[in-house]
Amino acid sequence: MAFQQQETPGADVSADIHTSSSSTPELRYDPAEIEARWQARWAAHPELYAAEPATSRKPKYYVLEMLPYPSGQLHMGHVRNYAIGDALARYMWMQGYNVLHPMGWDAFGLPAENAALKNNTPPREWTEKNIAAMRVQMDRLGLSYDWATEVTTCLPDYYRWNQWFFLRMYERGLAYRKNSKVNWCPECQTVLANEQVIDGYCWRHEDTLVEQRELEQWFLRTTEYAQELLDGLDKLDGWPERVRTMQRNWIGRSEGATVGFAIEGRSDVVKVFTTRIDTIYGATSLQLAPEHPLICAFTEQDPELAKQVSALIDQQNLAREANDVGGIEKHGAFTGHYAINPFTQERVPVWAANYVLLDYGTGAIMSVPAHDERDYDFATKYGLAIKQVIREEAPAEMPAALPFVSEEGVLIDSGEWTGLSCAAAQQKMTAFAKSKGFGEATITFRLKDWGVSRQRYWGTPIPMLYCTNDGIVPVPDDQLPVLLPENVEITQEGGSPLAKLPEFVNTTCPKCGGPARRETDTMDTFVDSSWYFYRYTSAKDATAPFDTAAVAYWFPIDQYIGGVEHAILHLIYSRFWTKMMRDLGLIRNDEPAARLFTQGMVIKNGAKMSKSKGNVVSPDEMIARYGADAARMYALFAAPPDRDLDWQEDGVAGVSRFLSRVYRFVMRHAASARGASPAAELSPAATALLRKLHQTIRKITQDFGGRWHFNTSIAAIMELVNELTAADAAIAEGKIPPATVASILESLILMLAPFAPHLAAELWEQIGRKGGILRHAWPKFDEALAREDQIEVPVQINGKLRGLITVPAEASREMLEAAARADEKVQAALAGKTVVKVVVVPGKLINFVVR
RNA sequence: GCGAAAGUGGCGGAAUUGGCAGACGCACCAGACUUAGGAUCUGGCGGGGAAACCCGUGGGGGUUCAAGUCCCCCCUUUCGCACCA
Repeated sequence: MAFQQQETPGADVSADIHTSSSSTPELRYDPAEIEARWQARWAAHPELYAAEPATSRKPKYYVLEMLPYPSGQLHMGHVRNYAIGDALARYMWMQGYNVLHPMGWDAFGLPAENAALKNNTPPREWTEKNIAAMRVQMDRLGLSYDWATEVTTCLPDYYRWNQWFFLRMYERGLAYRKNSKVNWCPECQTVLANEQVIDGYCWRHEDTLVEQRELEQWFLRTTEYAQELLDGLDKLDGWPERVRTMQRNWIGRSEGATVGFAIEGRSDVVKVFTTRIDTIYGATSLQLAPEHPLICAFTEQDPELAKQVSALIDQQNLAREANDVGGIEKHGAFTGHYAINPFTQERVPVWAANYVLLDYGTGAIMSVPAHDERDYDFATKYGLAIKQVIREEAPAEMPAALPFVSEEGVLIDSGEWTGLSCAAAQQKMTAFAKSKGFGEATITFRLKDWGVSRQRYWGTPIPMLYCTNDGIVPVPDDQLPVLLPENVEITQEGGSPLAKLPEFVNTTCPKCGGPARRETDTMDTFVDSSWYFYRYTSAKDATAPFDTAAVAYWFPIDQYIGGVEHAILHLIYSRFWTKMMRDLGLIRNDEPAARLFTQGMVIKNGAKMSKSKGNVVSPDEMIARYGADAARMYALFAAPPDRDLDWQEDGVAGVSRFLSRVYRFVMRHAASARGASPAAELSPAATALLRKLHQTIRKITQDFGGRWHFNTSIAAIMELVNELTAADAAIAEGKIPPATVASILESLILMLAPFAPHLAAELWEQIGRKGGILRHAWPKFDEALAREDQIEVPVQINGKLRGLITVPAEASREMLEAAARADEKVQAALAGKTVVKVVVVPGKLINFVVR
């Protein structure tokens, strides 16, 4: 098979480069020339970066970087992301793995429509142009993607499977339709995703407040998997703790009980959710969300109340728009109605309150001012009763001021439950409520179902029909894909243009053959990115979303790399999608990615690079000035990959200088290395160089396997090169055997390969290596060669450095102490003092404790 | 308010287990060289001091022969979440 060959075919290196004799002036490192030449060679041999099929016996390694939105321009965040992934992929190839390293395009989304409006270009044309431009940029970076598996989410080949999955979910009740509130930008005339609402304002119109609108929407039942999504986090130990915590908070599991309060004089029962049923004897009012159905019923009969409640709703909306729901000033309105506490039979007033959320729990709470800070604030403000029902076991410790929120107490004034601990009371009172039929144990999640309808054009059509006879009817599988019509006029009026296309909207019902209308909403683009990485394993499959055998081989993803900004949305949706597909019987893995790495942001002048701040650095410009190798290597060198990176152009220049030094050094000695024969005996200078070499190999190998601190890996290579160039004259004079030089050059170039692939490929040939470097084995380090025989050991007196002694690495405690005492400086410092204690740590230090 | 991460020279950052603080790079300074190049090479570069030495990892305490690293308290920054009942 083509991709298994070791030779790099099509070698056509221009001859003028390495035929220059040593008398000619020193060659200059010309990254533009080298990189263009190698990129052309790689482009001619795409099989170099192709994975072997899933039948391969080799251990597999799936390295994945998050796919970009084709905006038309790579930014430095991309460069950093891809530099990390590319280094890893190349390293794993060199370690002998079968590597899958794919790339694709998250190609649906609003920017294409905006661009269409602005430039009068069809979204597809704009998107395709951008993909082409970014592809060129990626190639100029020398990234090792297997383009045969490219996935573009806006192609019918791909999005038809979005529709297919949607139908499968519909069949299982995982996709459903309901009325719901959505973000609406009056300027765009469209629904916005939550992430497109920035501090209450539209992301496109910075001074347009987003409104809430009620619309019929399609939802995916992510809550079905809430518990599993939560439990799964415990097993994802290859994910950053930070991301796991964020997801746990987002899922927001809360254990408690629902309790029904009957409304006096009516047949209604208000259900409240509480985590503290043990405090129910202290409940002195009910607080309902202003949009609670019961409040709506009350306001219909009470215009004065309606006015007050509508003010509460306004306050909530304002707070939501200002993105400060937490900071809202508490207000409420007494409804004039009372409810009966099912435990005490007491009458409690029913209020509407602006701090109660309709969409969490039951949208209603029992207010226990003595034991909840919020309820306390509210009760004091409106003069509601405060009744304490829990006492701490050590009453002396009890704070004088309410609220007293502890859960470490005993119930008081709570009827038959008095004297129980809070924990015991919670259990027993819940059981009691259940036995009496007015309550039950409830687990509430903050996670909500995923609203996937978008009133936009550039997305996957939702494959549903509305028939006057049959109601909601799914599009049959054999009619997929429901193609997104093209040549559509996109206007400022907003809403989906699909609704204005009779030829799209009007169709026939597959059930009754009568007239039916198509759903004109499209799917959220997060649907596209929820499973794209499965498609990479069999991107051209026309009969299924992916080949299950290929997925079984490649999954889970061994290493997923991307920005932490996707910690919640994309990474929860993907996990949900994986579990859903598993339950369809398509895959066996429970989680998409075994390991996740979240890289830091790219910063310039103290702020995240962004157009609005005007501190964007263009990758093209960096490549033009310093070369792709320098730009990539700088992205890895300037900071550990998980931390924010401060982009400093002088730093790129520094890396470029380093690569230039490597180039010139290797070129100076390439000729002699080419004809080298093994050396009989090594000089001390040669041994020292070999030692440094093996220490460097060890360090970088460990960095790849461990902390991924490529900044120190690259620093180690720089140290090695510093030692090598210092030995330049010795090498030229033949004091270092050519065979040693050859093996040092070889390892040096191999170590550079993951970070500076163009230069490494070039130098690899320059030292006479014929086979491609990409699949050449990573150098092995020899512990014996890496070991120092003489080491410098610090000598301290009372913990302060007073001298350095050079001793054999294996020196015993006695030898160390003797050597230390023999040292002039130490002797001087010890003179006239009494040594109370000597601490000797072999290989580390000696410390004399003196008086 | 809650949670997480971080705070080290002029700057980016080193210092897996407590053991020479400042690797590597940038900037800067001095010198060499000249095929004046976005050069290159050599040396210097935490602060104070002539030196011996002293002081230095956000601040204050502590443990230890020894603390950037461990413990306690506090400050600052960044990022999440935020009336979640």
